[in-house]
Amino acid sequence: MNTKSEEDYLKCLYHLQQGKKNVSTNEIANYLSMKPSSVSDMLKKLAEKKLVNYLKYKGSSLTKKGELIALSVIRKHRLWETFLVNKLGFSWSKVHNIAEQLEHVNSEELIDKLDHFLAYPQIDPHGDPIPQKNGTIAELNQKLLSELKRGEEGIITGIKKGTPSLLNFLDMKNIKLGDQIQLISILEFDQSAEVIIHEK
Amino acid sequence: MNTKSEEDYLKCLYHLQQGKKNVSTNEIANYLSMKPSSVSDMLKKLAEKKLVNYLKYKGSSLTKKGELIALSVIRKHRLWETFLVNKLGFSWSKVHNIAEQLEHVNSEELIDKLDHFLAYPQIDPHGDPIPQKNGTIAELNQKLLSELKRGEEGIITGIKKGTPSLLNFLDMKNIKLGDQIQLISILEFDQSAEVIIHEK
DNA sequence: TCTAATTTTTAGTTATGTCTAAAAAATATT
DNA sequence: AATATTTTTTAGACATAACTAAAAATTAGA
Repeated sequence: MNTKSEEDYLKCLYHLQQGKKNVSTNEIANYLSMKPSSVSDMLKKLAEKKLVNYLKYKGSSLTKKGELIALSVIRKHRLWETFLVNKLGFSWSKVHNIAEQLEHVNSEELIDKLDHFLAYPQIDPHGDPIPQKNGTIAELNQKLLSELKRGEEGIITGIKKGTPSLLNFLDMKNIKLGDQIQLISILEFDQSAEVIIHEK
Repeated sequence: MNTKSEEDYLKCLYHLQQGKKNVSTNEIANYLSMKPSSVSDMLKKLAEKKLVNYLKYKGSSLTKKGELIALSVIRKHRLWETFLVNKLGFSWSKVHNIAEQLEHVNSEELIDKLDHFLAYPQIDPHGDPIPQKNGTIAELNQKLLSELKRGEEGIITGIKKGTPSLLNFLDMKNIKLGDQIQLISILEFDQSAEVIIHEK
């Protein structure tokens, strides 16, 4: 078994690795709010366990084995978030911290039964895909709002950077996943976007 | 906040303290499968935090503050067990270890919402009372099977010593909480009891 | 009551996972 | 290409929570 700390590193590496070959020690330290020296230590340890490829001064990446563990932690995180929102009635803006704790609870049978109870959901309340038990994960056909052309419209399927204040703002405006959105214009001076949602 | 380890000690103390004034260091060590020296250290620490009354060589007991924390951990444990059995379909014999992990997840709102979701249950799947948010806990009118007289009957409301093998045995025989039980006789040679359940 | 046995505590060690400060390597600048 | 800057690693320290071994206090027995 892996410690909570190890799981946090693997998950972090998974998120930072998207699209690149290697992740730098500083990036990890920054993401986890830790000092680079602590990260070096842990990378060495994870490399010994064959969970990351680590070349001194050259950055690191997940091994296949490490990636599978990262995916299983992300799976647990997103299933618990789905439970918190769909069953307990939490607003999506509040579930992250709780899911950060629940994702480290260790019981395969628990996750299997939770998955069944939730009717095998494919995406979590933030619109992110839930990895399957075998580690496969759906690549969604998502575009950024900033990639839309004037007048184009789409369906909100996820929030790129889900800061608490942004999620709260969206909650307050009653903007949810599945809502239709149309881009009116992007204002030059601050790059903010004017959009139509709920006809407004 | 308290660490998982501290919470385990407080919970242990609560369970061992029933009916007595003080719990000995050895008892705690035995219950938690730890060495007495480790227990001494932790008791000193908990005493500093005003969670236990600790007199060197004289044993220890929970303070009011410590008792409230113990009860909140027990509340979480029993609510999660209820969830695992009633919602996820676990058998009562398998939920203990998982609940041992879930009980340390820290979020008051989570427990409030879970309590609501479960429709404010009063007893858990093993028949033990669930402490309320304010720390009150129902004293049940329970008798031990060995306290019954020949021919007397009652309803099973709990299992005193829920070892995994016993719980499995009861599962196999399809014996559940709420079942009616009648004592036929207690065999002299091994103190085992003959009973009638489901007319058998 | 005095010694023997038991219980409990203290002292010192270990592993985990963080930190700071300094050294070493890699990268950027002139 | 040589030096300056940045990044990363190493070395050593600290807190937590366990351990072993030895000392001290308590309890039991003769």
